[in-house]
Amino acid sequence: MGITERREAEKEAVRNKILYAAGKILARDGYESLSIRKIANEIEYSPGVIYHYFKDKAEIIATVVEEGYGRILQKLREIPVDLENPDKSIENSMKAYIELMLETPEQFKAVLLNDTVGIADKVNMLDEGISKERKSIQSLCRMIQHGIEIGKIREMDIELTAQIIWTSTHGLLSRLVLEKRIPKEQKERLIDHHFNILLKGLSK
Amino acid sequence: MGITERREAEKEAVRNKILYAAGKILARDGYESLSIRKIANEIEYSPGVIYHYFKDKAEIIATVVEEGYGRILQKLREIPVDLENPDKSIENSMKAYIELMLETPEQFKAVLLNDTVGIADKVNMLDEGISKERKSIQSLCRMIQHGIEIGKIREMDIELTAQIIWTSTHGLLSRLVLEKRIPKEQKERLIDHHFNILLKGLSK
Amino acid sequence: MGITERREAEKEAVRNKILYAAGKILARDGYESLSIRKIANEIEYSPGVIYHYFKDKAEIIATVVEEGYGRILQKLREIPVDLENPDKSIENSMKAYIELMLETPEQFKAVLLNDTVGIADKVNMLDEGISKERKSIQSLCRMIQHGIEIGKIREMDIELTAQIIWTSTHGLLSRLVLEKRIPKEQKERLIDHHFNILLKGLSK
Amino acid sequence: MGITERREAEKEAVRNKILYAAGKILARDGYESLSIRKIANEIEYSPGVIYHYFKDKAEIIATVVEEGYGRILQKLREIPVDLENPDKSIENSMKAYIELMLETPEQFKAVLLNDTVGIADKVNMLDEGISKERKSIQSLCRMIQHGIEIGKIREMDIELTAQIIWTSTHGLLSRLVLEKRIPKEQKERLIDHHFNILLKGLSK
DNA sequence: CATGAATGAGGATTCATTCAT
DNA sequence: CATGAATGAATCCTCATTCAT
Repeated sequence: MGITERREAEKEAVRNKILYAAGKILARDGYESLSIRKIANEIEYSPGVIYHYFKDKAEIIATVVEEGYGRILQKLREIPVDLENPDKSIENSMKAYIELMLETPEQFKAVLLNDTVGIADKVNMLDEGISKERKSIQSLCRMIQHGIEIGKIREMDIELTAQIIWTSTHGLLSRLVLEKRIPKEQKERLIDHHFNILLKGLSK
Repeated sequence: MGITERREAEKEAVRNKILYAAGKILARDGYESLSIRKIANEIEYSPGVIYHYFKDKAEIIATVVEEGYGRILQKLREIPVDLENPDKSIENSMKAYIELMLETPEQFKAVLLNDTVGIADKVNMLDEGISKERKSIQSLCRMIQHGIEIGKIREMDIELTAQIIWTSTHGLLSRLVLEKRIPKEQKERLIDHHFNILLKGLSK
Repeated sequence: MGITERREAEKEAVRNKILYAAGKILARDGYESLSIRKIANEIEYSPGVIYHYFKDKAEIIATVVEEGYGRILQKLREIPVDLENPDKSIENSMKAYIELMLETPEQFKAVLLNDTVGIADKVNMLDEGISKERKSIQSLCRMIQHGIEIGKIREMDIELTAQIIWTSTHGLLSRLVLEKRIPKEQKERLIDHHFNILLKGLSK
Repeated sequence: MGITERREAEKEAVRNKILYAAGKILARDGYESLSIRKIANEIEYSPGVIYHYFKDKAEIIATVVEEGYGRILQKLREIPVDLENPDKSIENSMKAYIELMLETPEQFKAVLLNDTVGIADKVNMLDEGISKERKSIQSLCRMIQHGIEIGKIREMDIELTAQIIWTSTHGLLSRLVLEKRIPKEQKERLIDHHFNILLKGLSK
């Protein structure tokens, strides 16, 4: 490894430290109490150094969110699709999504309940035509379409349907995250009942 | 009215002023920029006086949220129930809820996307047996039960169903609030499609 | 003295302390190194307290400047005018002005060599019609007019003449302030020669 | 060109880049916002490198000022002198000076309203005997002397007269620079009136 | 009951400068 | 000769809270 490479690597390392620390604080204390000072403290550097790696606080948060959410969506894409049972596939995907999010609830809050300009823009889902941009919605659309084709799902506007599947699941998820004390069994009952109603709602 | 009574009343008056001002700031500037000093400014009292009426900032917010949300639920209860069409009644109630919330999005965010301890507890909906506590859920439950009785809604756990109706609607609503730029037509399409799927999901 | 009065007085006292400290720092270290922290240090209060008395740094500076410059102009107005010799009166006034300024050179710099918006506006002198606003220019104008009337000053646009008397004197003054090491005798020779040329320039 | 020579030349080149960049920032953003990092950014070198060529920030500024002002004076010297009309020559030179300065007001401020030790020393004009050092004053002195000889200017101390011509013009100029909003016509009226009075003040 | 001055900690940023590489 | 990461102090300002009056 040459000198420049090691430099490069070290630089990357600090950058990642910052992002990791930011993510950690986000997860531990929530969005509101994420501060440059706290990050600097966490990584045991001086506050100023952070500005070598990021333009400002917003850029840090944006990066954390983007990478964090990206990682989740990545995992989501890896879920195998069962072409014979598109309705089951939808349920499985969304259930996987719920489980992933419940594992890192603070990230979920930081990303999906966040009202900061520039963050909300990165996870928007309700625009008309969004299915062309968001791969996750795209994938949902494909399942729905396939479901319609093989007669398991009734005929409906595909994108709108994908959006409603997502928003309704998002609603359950966000309450599960915010109402921390729900016992596991109740969680499961709610999730099951959610998909019970949702899939019936999609069916012929 | 005796002296002590007037004292009581005056005390109550200032307390309400504080809550009203806090709610106003919340609705105008959002949760993050609500500060004791701004409240004091708004009511034209000194900052110190606020601590006569409330232990700390958290208590103010908790109270505002509680009362604010209560008012919303109150309005909700005033919506007439059409016993012949419980499914329509459900749709109407929830649509009214959406509209009320879209009118005061900052309050919605402050209340329902808020993760502060003590606030989330006041709007929780997912506990088992919650229908005995929350009148709003109770009312939803009655509609569902009636729907089941007259055969318009399939047989399901009533409370769970009410919770899912609420969480799924909440999911759509929260995204509508956070994704600010959605055009009116798209909003309406989403809302309509949401109830299209939801009601089908409830039906026999 | 009642309680409220003493309160009032104490408040005024701190306010004045702040202004005095600001003036002192301005005079000692110059405009660029005036900071809220330094003021707070100087008055031995915490930095935050300053914001009870002034909206922000700009307001402090504006007040210091206004009061400081105002005091100078006040003194200027107290200089007796010799109606028989308006040219001598002009010289005396402007000489007095020079002397006053040379006593507090840092204030002069802070006020008259300052480029901050909001400060420059308070000492502007070149606008057409300014003689209606600035009493100091007004007074100069009166002397000129009188000089014209009794034939000691040639006929010229009065306001423009006042402005040039002021700018040219200001030019000498500003260099005297910035070139610190000029010996007293040289200073006097320059000042005398300045008025020698200036008054000849005004004469018939 | 040998290696050492090229090295010399390259070194000189970077040095000049730094000075050029500093001048540019000075002229664009003003004195207060000139920072080492901005210079480094501008020349696309690292901040550290600047300290190879200059001891500190002050040295850079001093050099920029010196060279910048020198360039202005250079241009001034190129203005042709009309020996028949030394008074007109004085007016033309000083008017040219005003115009040059009004073209780059930030430089003017940085140089001539600057109170930093080491800068003021480089543009001083008021010392006795300065005409032997400053070519610009020297040139002014020659015109005055010639004017006296041919009877167009009354007999006066030549150097002092040159200094007053310069300070009075400088006074007008500095206010024109600081009072930004003066309309063009008013500017011209002021400048004309300034020379009207000044030249009359010099005449027999 | 009410005041409002005061604190002390914390917020984001920017800076000149140093120094190991 | 040049890098650029790192520092530490400084910038202005806002905040919740306390407490003597």
